[in-house]
Amino acid sequence: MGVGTTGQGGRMSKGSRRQVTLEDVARLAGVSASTVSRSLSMPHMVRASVRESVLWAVSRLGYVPHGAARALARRRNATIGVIIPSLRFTVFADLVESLQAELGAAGYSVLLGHAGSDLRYEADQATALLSRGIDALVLVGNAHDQSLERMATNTGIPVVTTFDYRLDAPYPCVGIDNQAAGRALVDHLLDLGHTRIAALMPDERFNDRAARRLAGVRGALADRGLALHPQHLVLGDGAAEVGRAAMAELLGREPSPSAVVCFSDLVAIGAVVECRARAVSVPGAVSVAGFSGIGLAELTHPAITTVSFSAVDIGREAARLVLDRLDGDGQAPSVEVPHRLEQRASTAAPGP
Amino acid sequence: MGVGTTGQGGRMSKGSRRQVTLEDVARLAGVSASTVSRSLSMPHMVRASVRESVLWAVSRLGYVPHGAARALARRRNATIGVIIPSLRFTVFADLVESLQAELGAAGYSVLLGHAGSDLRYEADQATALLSRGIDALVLVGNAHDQSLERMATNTGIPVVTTFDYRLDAPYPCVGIDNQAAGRALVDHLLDLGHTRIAALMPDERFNDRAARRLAGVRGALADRGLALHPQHLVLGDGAAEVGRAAMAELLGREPSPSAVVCFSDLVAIGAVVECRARAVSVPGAVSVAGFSGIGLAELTHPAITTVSFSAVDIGREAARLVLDRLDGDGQAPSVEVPHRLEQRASTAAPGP
DNA sequence: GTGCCATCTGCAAACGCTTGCAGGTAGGAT
DNA sequence: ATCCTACCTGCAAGCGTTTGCAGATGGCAC
Repeated sequence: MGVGTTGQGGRMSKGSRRQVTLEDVARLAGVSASTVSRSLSMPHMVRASVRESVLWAVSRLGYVPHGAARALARRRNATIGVIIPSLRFTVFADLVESLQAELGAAGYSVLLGHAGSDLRYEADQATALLSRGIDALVLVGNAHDQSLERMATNTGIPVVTTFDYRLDAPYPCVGIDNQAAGRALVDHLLDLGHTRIAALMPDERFNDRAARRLAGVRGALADRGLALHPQHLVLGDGAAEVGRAAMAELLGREPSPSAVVCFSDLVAIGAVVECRARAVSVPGAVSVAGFSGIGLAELTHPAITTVSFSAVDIGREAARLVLDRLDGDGQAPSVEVPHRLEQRASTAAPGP
Repeated sequence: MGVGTTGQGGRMSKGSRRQVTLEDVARLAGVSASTVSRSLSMPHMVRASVRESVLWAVSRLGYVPHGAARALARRRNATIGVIIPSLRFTVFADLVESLQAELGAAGYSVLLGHAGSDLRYEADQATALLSRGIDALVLVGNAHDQSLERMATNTGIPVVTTFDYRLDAPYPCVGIDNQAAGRALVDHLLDLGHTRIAALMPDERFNDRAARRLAGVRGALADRGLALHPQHLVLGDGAAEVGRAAMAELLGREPSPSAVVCFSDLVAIGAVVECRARAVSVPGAVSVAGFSGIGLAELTHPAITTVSFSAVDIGREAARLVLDRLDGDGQAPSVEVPHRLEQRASTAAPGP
């Protein structure tokens, strides 16, 4: 490129004008590059008058520090990697937004990766982020690909996991007790008198939160001498359309359930919609419960019983943990975020 | 630091084991650093046998390239900045996810910033991303703070805007024609026979998409000799709860509207919920229309009439534009993403 | 006027990777 | 056997900042 005759030695193509460097600012301000650097990141180390003229030069030139160079010299990227299954799920969007706010306030940026529900793909994303340069990694759940774990220990960067709190977690984590939450939901239904309880959930092999919830569901049933009928377990990921389809499937099965727990509110909403479409009364003919407590679950008709918790809180606490590992003493413990059963209109005692 | 007596010269604190470098790999593979570098990024330039032993050394050492160093040397970050109002809005989450997928496939990562609805804050985020090192910037809408625009031209990085297509856009853009969309929605209501039409929308001063839609609304009304009654304009940002509140407000006003257009589907959902709570029939007593075509709008009862478009398409096209500016010939033109009026059950001819 | 101290400032060496250039090697043609 | 030509590989010079160290500067006490 650049065969032109334009002198000056300057590039012309594609807006790649040479970037303004510390050196340029230094020259204009009549000081050395080190002084400029210090004026910007350790202001107290330079005399006020000098600092002032440096600042003037900076703004005159529109100088913007070069992040990569800074990261290289400082051996710190000021960037946190966050890998989530998908932004389409409100809870993860909330997590990211919350993380971003907290970390941003502490001077860190968020580099985002999407993993779908495939641990293998998650590991790939992690590699990408790692080689892009991150100081810490935030993940969802406690089940991860071996290669990811190895990478994490190799590079020695802190990892924090979210949404699943458990004592034996491999990394510091912040989340809810999914097992207890699953149990609470089913206990509620059992207390209402249900015995034929079904579950609409993601494949537990790819989703350790779902696995824990399912364990809670089974546990609660077992405690009353009941069990989850094989016909009562329908797999499906967290979209409303999926909830509809899964509910349709379920309604055609024998024995027919009197209550359905969904591991996501959107799925529950879809399930309710399907019921209405088939003139199956909720909660008259079948009770439906959701999970996560997204705002919408409260507005539907009927309002949906759910286990609610705050993804925003999870994000905030996760950010705290990350910052503790990075700038603190690294001792901050995992935190359990509370969940609460929200009894609403979509669940009731089973009909006769 | 490190006053300890542990030999080896190795650091011990906080997992900051010295990072494995190209040099280390080179030594183990018995070649020079350049060869390792080339083996990894220009494989065809190195003999297969050599490459193989390099790769072996790489995996043995668990070498991960240092992004900052690479970015510094290459003068390219392989990172794209994306600033959106908030992830809480489905459309923006879809945008980000789509962008991330497309850009990721091309080897770029996404650095995320949230701007709320404040242009000033957006500019701050842009500064942060810029100094973190990005090769291009994706924004929402075509109205931005002057300082942001100055920064963009100064640094010369490509900017692509989304969600608002217009011929006079300052940067290449991809989005819908918001004015036409607003007009289409109101024309639909006018065709049904409505004359008292209200709008629930964000403050147009902070949201140029809303401003354009409003222009469309006013235009459509004017064409039929009508106008938006001042009492019929209620401000409120895009959450369902806000829609409820705004609808409550609106129902108390005189003259009472016979139809309400909401500039977001969630707001429309909230509005419908509020109507039900007050036993105001939709569409019997009042028609309600939404905007964006999120999946949920189809599942509510009644299903909500809306102008739908694909945020995923916008993301994909925006990614194309970015890549064109970065790796292509930079000639790819702005693209208008189509919108479509989805007539559903929430709108009907006004009652007597 | 001299000497000492406290503050500031500049020098230069990293940080880890890329890449133009030149040298080396091996294989084929003569 | 010799020379030429590809094809590989290594050297070393950056890329823009940070930061330990030492030198410079100025103020103050004597």
